[in-house]
Amino acid sequence: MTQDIDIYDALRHRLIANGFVHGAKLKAEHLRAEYGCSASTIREALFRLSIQGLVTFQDQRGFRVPERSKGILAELTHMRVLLEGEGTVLSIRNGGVAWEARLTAAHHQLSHIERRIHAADDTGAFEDIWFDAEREFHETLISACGSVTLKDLHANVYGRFRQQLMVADRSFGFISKNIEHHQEILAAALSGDEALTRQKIHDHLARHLTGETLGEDAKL
Amino acid sequence: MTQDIDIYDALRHRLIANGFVHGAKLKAEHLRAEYGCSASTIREALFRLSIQGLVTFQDQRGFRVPERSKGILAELTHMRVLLEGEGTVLSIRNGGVAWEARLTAAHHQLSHIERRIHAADDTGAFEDIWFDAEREFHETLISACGSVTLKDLHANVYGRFRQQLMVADRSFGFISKNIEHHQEILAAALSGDEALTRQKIHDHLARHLTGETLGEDAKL
DNA sequence: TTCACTAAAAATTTCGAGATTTTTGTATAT
DNA sequence: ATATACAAAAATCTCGAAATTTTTAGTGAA
Repeated sequence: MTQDIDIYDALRHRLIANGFVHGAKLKAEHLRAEYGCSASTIREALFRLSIQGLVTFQDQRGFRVPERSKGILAELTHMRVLLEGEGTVLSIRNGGVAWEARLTAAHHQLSHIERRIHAADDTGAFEDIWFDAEREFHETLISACGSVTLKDLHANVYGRFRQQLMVADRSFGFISKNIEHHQEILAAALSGDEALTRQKIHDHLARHLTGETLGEDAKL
Repeated sequence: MTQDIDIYDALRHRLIANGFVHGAKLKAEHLRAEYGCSASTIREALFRLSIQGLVTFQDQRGFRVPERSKGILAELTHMRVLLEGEGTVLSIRNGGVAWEARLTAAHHQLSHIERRIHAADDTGAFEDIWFDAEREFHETLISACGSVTLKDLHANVYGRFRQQLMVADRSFGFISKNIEHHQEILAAALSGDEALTRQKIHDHLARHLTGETLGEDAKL
């Protein structure tokens, strides 16, 4: 296994887990020491991450951690509603029983975790597995849409959306409503009601749609 | 000016102008000789192009020119309909007179070129300026949507769409219909009729939607 | 033939040093 | 004080060689 894969994954995880200051420059020469490799290798990893949209690149001025703001989160949410709505509707039409089975399974897994979180005192340990299960559910929604392009765009948007989530959002205060939301999305999708499914996906994400252009971090 | 910018632009133009075999590997060591620089510089340029989606990158197996197929073109068209429809509707709501003026100007420019092409015998010389004018018109449509994210996604999709166009599509046999289409999109947008605008954008792009992979696109 | 294994070739990736560009800091003039 | 110009520092980008990995070609066994 290449060392670069490790560095790519390490940087990726840190970027999504908000282990960098938002808007900060990512200087290859500095990160080099921290990760024990050459600056070029860091540079490579950063290019790959910028393909995923997790870092931004500008000619002659290097890489940066994307800014975080309510406005950006709202924009990404808007794109999620658009892409997940479209992808799910197409999955309803093309997915057949196999897709319904996969979706039901993904929901079962997610709802199991969400109920455990709902009952737990310390939610910190669930963070990673919940994120994975939630991602799996939403990816399964669009998995039978028949468009690689749509799925790729969604993966990009979803990753950046995740990156924008505030720490406050990770305390699972919303989990009770989320259990309902996911249940309703599943039911709507299985019923074949396209308009209702779009609506439920929108409602699920709606709390992120109320963005001003500037967030809590007042940057420069 | 850096040499890399030249190489980036050169490769970009060649990729969009279909100067490579689709699906072919892009080997830095080979392109190096052709462009008179080191393999690393080529590699850099290819990473930047993969951010734009104009080349694909896979770990440990380098870069490739995206495959070309009716199915991929249909998928990209579908995304254009979705993103341009949404962006234009938002522009109608938020753009105001300034946006209407910019859109009218962009359309005037485009329609001037299209009428010249329609009248001309040799259309080859118009290719580049038409592509630029058409891009400008469609970017102006969504320019007042208020979402950087939407515009970035659209730029990515639009570039790949352009890359997918067959040479046959460049003989401007469609130009007569296109003049009408653009006129109708403009009129619908200026009238403020959101549903009609979406419809006209869809109709304009519909001839690319007949791929084998994807069925009818999902309607709101 | 077909499959598995190995060796050689070719391609990708890493590396650090040097070249270029941007950024920062300081002095000077308005 | 604000702005401009210049020099120093720091960062980005380029390069070619070396290390690693993948791909190709060839050999032998079932």
